[in-house]
Formats: sequence, structure tokens, C-alpha cells
Amino acid sequence: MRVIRGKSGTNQEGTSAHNRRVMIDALRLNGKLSRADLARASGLTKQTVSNIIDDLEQDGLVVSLAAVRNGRGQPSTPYRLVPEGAFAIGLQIDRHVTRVIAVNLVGTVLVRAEANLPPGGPAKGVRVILDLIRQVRIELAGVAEHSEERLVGLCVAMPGPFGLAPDNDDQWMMAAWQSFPLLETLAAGTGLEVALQNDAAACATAERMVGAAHGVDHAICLYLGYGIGAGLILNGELYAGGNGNAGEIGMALLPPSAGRPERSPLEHRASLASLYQHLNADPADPKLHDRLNTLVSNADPAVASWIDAAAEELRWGVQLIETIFDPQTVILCSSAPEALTRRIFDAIHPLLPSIADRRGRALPRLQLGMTDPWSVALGAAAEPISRAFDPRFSAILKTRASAGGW
Amino acid sequence: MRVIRGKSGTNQEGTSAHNRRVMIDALRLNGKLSRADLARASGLTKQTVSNIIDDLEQDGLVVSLAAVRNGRGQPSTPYRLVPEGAFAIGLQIDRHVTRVIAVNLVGTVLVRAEANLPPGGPAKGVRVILDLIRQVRIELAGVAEHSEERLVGLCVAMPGPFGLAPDNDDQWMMAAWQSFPLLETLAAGTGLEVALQNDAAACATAERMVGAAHGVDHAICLYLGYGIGAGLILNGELYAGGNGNAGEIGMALLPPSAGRPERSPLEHRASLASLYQHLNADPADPKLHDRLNTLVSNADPAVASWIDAAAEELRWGVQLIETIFDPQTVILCSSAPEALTRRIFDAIHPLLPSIADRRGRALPRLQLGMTDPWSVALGAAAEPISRAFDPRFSAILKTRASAGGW
DNA sequence: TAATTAAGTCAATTGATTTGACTTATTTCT
DNA sequence: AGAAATAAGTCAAATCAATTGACTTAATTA
Repeated sequence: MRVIRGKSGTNQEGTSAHNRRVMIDALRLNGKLSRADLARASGLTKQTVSNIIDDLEQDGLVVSLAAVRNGRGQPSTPYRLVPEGAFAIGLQIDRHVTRVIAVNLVGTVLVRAEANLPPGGPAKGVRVILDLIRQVRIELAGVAEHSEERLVGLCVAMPGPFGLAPDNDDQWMMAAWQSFPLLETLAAGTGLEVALQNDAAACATAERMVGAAHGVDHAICLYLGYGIGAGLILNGELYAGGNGNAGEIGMALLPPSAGRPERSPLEHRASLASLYQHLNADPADPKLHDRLNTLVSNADPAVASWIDAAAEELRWGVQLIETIFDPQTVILCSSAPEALTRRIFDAIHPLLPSIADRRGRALPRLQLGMTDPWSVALGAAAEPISRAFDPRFSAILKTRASAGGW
Repeated sequence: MRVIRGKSGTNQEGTSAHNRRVMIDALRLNGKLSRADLARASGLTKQTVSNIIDDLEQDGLVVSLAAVRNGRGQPSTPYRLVPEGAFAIGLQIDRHVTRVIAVNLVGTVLVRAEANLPPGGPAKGVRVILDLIRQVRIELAGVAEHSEERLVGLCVAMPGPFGLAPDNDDQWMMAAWQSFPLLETLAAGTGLEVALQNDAAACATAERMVGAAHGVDHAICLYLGYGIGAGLILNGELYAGGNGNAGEIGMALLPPSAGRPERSPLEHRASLASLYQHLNADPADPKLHDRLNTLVSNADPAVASWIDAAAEELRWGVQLIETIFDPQTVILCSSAPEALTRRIFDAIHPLLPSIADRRGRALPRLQLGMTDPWSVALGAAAEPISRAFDPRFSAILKTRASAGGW
């Protein structure tokens, strides 16, 4: 059959779905709002808002609070989101460990669990993961009623890039995970909708739901993990690129510079991998996090020299990101200990001049984001919530599968 | 009054507007389609498509062609866009000249006019511009009936970045234009809706409507003009950033490299400004374009050495763009003579390895785009057409102003 | 106490999409 | 040649989310 290119249409269902999402989004951003407030915020009529809020209340997604007098006129009844209205599971697969988190509608972490990934590759690892997920779901059911019915999905976060030939020099066998049918296996094993993000994107998702990017429509999350990547919030949505690899700036080649005659990827100069190499540390050492903490608080000179070198690259990276994306803010996140991340953050300053250097900025050019080792898993958990409840273009459109009646 | 944050809702009007846009988009992409084809492409029912197409035919935006037999079943009646269904004006303001173009619904250029900008700044210049626009509209009315009723808007393209303090070392007084209330003056002087884009964005808009980015949802246009910038097509829409300055990569600071001990902006190394400086040429010289052409065809060594140096920076730039955006393709555009642009294009190759280096690519990693000096003006003219007829999220949403009935 | 203001509801209307049956025109099978 | 199958497209009624305008309720202000 001839392929016809074109975008999808929409109908009343799409309209209604969008308006529900708009209500939830407004409540998430403003905490609590009356029906009249929601009508003003959305541009919809009071009546429409009333209908939608009634629905959402029925669905257990919002509840009313005590009426408040706001001066003249009938007191308004504010509504807020019900945290227990929905749940999602986030899974992080890292080189040595895997983490699973359960969150609720407002992004509160309810359950977390961690396990070491056994040697033997994905086939064995996925069994550990499925067990961990099962365990988290059971625990979740213990602390939250109806959690199973209200589970909206699962998202996996792991280092990218995705879908490339596994010819890169990745000694941590993440490449093996790339060729393993992970999403299918997880979908079958959990019965949930499964999504995939790289770790920087997950970090951005977390910052958007409960962090520094909350309510910000244009923000870039610079995530310093084992590698380095950027999570792109553009027009209020995570941008994934043509093949899901947008923001993988660790692979950006830097021009030769003083002392480095070769072009080399940013990842080799500014990433925790480069720090470990600089320190001759074993990345698989479970006590590494604590050891790093100690080194930082002791002002270890080897760490300090790495920080200075990395901060110089990152200072440049921030300027580049500002120049390319013109975001409202850039957020520095890391899986490194908070003290170390803060040291790096400080060392990046003063920032280079850029187009972001404008008067009357509402947000700082660079902010410190989450430094919790769990933040990537949290972001993964936030993704299904966002997919299910945030206003987005794709949520309005008809899906091809559901089209009938030709 | 308390400010409530939140997104806009939608209703049947939004649905209908979107579906009309989807039909137009599908016809633009596929050339001609029957009602049944459109139903399949959009996921809407045949009946809905029939209603919309009837409307569009009434509005003079589509026409039917002769029925065609496609095998079994009743022959289908294809429809196509009517080029004369809408018109738009594009205005380019450059350092020395201003150009005005009129296009129709399918992006065909109908009228073009050019004038030198007089010394004396924007106040004088804007009078020249308004005269030029008036002249183009009169000429357009001569070659296209009902052009005035069907004029959907005006877009201005000029070098960015916009909205910054005019403290930069811009000797061509583009800074003066920044502080001048240009859009308001043009809106009042023409009675049209006026939009603004930087020149790289305009170039991308042109490539998307009639060039290499036609029907491509993720493409980056690298525009080599007096400065250098990138036009970002993300998710099928032009991305402007938080303040309309996304893609202004000319201001990206490059690390020091061999022979350049200082950080310097990309613009100083790879832009026509840098070429003019290298050649000791006067950018205001009206014969410069022709002279450059001659130099290129004579294999002038000064030009060749500049090309090599610039290509090295651009090769890096392409790799960076691929790494950051993960686009389906990168398009090299320029206001330089085609021969020169082609030489640069060739000199950029071979490209650096990147995540774009994947098997089974549908599009080349780097393509040569428009090299017409008029392409920025064309892109500006394409913007109102795109704004009026392309499917986009914002077109679905209610505008706050139109909300009533609280 | 009456007027004003604002939140929220009620019941009827609107209007784009959907549904399912139908007509028309062509090819393919017998 | 005739019947069956297939596909395009229309007709008329139904659906359903948003809208409209009048109304009720409950507070403040004059």
C-alpha cells in the first residue's frame, strides 16, 4: 500500500483529554485553585471547568479543600491534586547497580530499592530487575491503597546513546544492554507500559516535576554522571531528537587545547569517569561515594585539580548551551556527592559572557539541581506521570490504531 | 489580581482548526490526495474529511483534479493545494540592503524587490521599507487576484540576537534596529500581522517549506551569512528558545586552539564577515558577490585558505549539532555565492564521527541547502504561511483574549 | 437593608466528529 | 456477459464536550 505522509487529526476526545491535562497541570503549578481560577487560567468556561473537575474528583485525582472567603462574592472552593491519584515506577540501570523507585502523582517517592547487577549480562540482569520491580510493587501496595490499579507506567533510564552499533569502547558492557530487547521483556514481565530515557533526560524529567525546572518551559539539565549529558526541556516538553539521542553531549568532540593536542570528547574531560581515572579509583568500588566525600572535605589536591579542569570545560559547556538553546535557566545535576557537585558548581563561576547575560532575568543562569544518586531513578518514575497527565501535543492527536469507520 | 500559571484549554474550534491544518499539511507533503487518502493519513473519518475538504474548497485553498482509477472500486478524486489560496510578505533587513518578497501558499516567489538602506538609522530606513512593501503589494495585486484579502501576514528576518543590551561591537548599526519599535511600526504601517525571526531561523523556515527540510521533523539549518547561526526545526516546528534567540551559535565561544590563544566566538572564525576581513574586502561593496564568485572560480589562494580554516570549524560545528540535537539531517545554507558554498560544503567533508553515523540513514548527514541571497527573505515570507496553515500545538489552544462567558 | 461582586449550577444549545447504511464506479472472478 | 468484490464517497441521524445565558448562593460594601 502506498505510504501517505501526514500528521494525525483530532476530535472531541482529544479536546477533552487535553483540557483534563490542563487542569492537572495548573493545579500542579499553583498548588490549589478554585474552579473559577481554573477557568481563568485555561480560558475555558466555568461550566466546562466544573464538569472536568467533577470528573477528576470522581477519578480520585483531585479533592476540594475548605471554602475560603476572598472578599466580595461567594467564597471559592479550592481544589488540589490527590497525591495517591496515580503511581508510577522508575527504573535506573547503571553500570553496576539497578535502582527502582515508586512515586505518586505529585512526585513523592514512596518506595525505593536497589540491587547489584550480577555479571552475566542482560539476560541474567533482567531477572534481578524484574524481581526488584515486583518487590517494589508489593511494598507500594502496602503503603498505598489501589496502587496497582493506579499504576500508569514504567520508565527505564540508562546511559545512552541508544540504537548505535556497539563498537564503542564501553568496558562496562552497557553495549550488551543496547542489543537486548529490554523494553519488550520488561513490558511482558510487568504488564506495564514501558518507556525509555537516557539518564540526563531522566534527570531533567525529575527537575521538571519536583525540582528547579518546575513550571519552567525552557530549561537545560546538565547531568554529570559516569558520562555527561544534557536533558532538554523545550517548550515545556522533554525533547528527544530524531532518534532519542538528543542531548548526548558527552560525545561532542572538543577542539585541541592547551595540553591536549587531539580532539577528544567532552566525556573524557568532564565526567565522573574522568575523575575516577584521574584518581586511579575503581568505579565499581561501592564505597567510592563515601571516599569521594571524604576527599572533597579534606580538600584533596588531586580532586581539586580535576575540579578546576572539569569546571573549565563545563563553563564553556554552559555558555554553549545558553548560546544554542536560549533557555530560561541551566541546571547542574550530578550523581556525585553533593559536596563535590557544589564545588564544581562554584568552580564554574564566574560564567562566561553569553546572550543569557540579560537584565531582569527571572531565574539564575546556572542553578544547582538534584545531587541525589536516586534522582535519575526518580526522573524515570516521573516520566509515566508526565506522559499520562501533562499537557502535550501528542496527547491531543488521534492514534492511528484507534481510527475506524473508513 | 493574583497571577495564575497554567496552559490554555481547547474546544471544538481548536479541533476543527487543527484538522484543517492537517489536511493542508498532508496535501503539501504528498502533492495530491483523495478524500479517502486524507482520511487514512489523518486518522479521521471519511465523512469528516469530506466536510473539511468541502470547506477548504469553498475557501479557495484546495481544488479537485480529474478522477483517477486506482484498480478496484470507485475512482478517487484527488485534491491539491491552490497556490493562489494565500499570500504572505517576507522582509529581510540586512546591514546594507533590505529585501521584500511575496509568496503564495505553496511558497512560490511572485514578487521581489530590493533597496539600499539609507544612512540615518531605523527611523529613515523604515520609511524605505514601508515604501518597498507597498510597492510589492501593488505588484502582487497585479499578478494575483484577491491577493490583498488573502494576505496572511508579514514576517521580518534580521540578524539576531534580539533583545540584548546594544553593547556589542556591531559596527553595522544593527543595534539601532534592535531598540527601534520595528514590529509596531510595521504593523501600523501595513495593517498586517507582523512576526520576527533571525536570519538563520528564516532560512530554516524556507528550507522547510520548499527545500531540503520539506517534511522533515528534525532538521538543523546551519546558516553562513555575515554572521553564523542555526535554524532549529524540532518536532516539525521552528524552535525559538526562551527569548527568541535559540540557534545564535555565532556567539558560542570556542576554546583556544592552534594559532588562536584566546577564546573567540565561532563568528570570528567561520562567517562571511571573517572572510571579508581575511580578504580585506569591503562588506558594503555591491559587487562583492560577483567578485567572490570570480575569486572562487579562479581558485584564489586567499579564499582557499579561508575555506580550509572555516571548514575545520564548521566540521566541528556539524558534529556538535548532531551530538546535541540528534537531527535527521543538517543543512548548510549560505548567502555566499553558490560556488563558494559548495566549496565549503566539500571542504567540510569527510565529517567527524558522531552518533549520526548510523546505518540505514534516510537522509545524508549534511546537505547543501539554498544559496540564493533571497533565501532569508523567502523564509521570512514562508513564516506567515506556516503560522497560518501548518499543524502546531499553539494553533489548537484557545487564546486568552477570545475567552468569554465566565 | 440594599446594592454589588464573585463563585458556582442548571438546562438548553451549538457544532464538529462519528456512525452506519447507502450509492456509485470500477475491477476481478465465474 | 454477468455476478461478486472492492473502494470512494455521500446521507442523515446520533453523539458529546464545550458554550450560553439565566439563575442561585454567599460574601462585602455603601
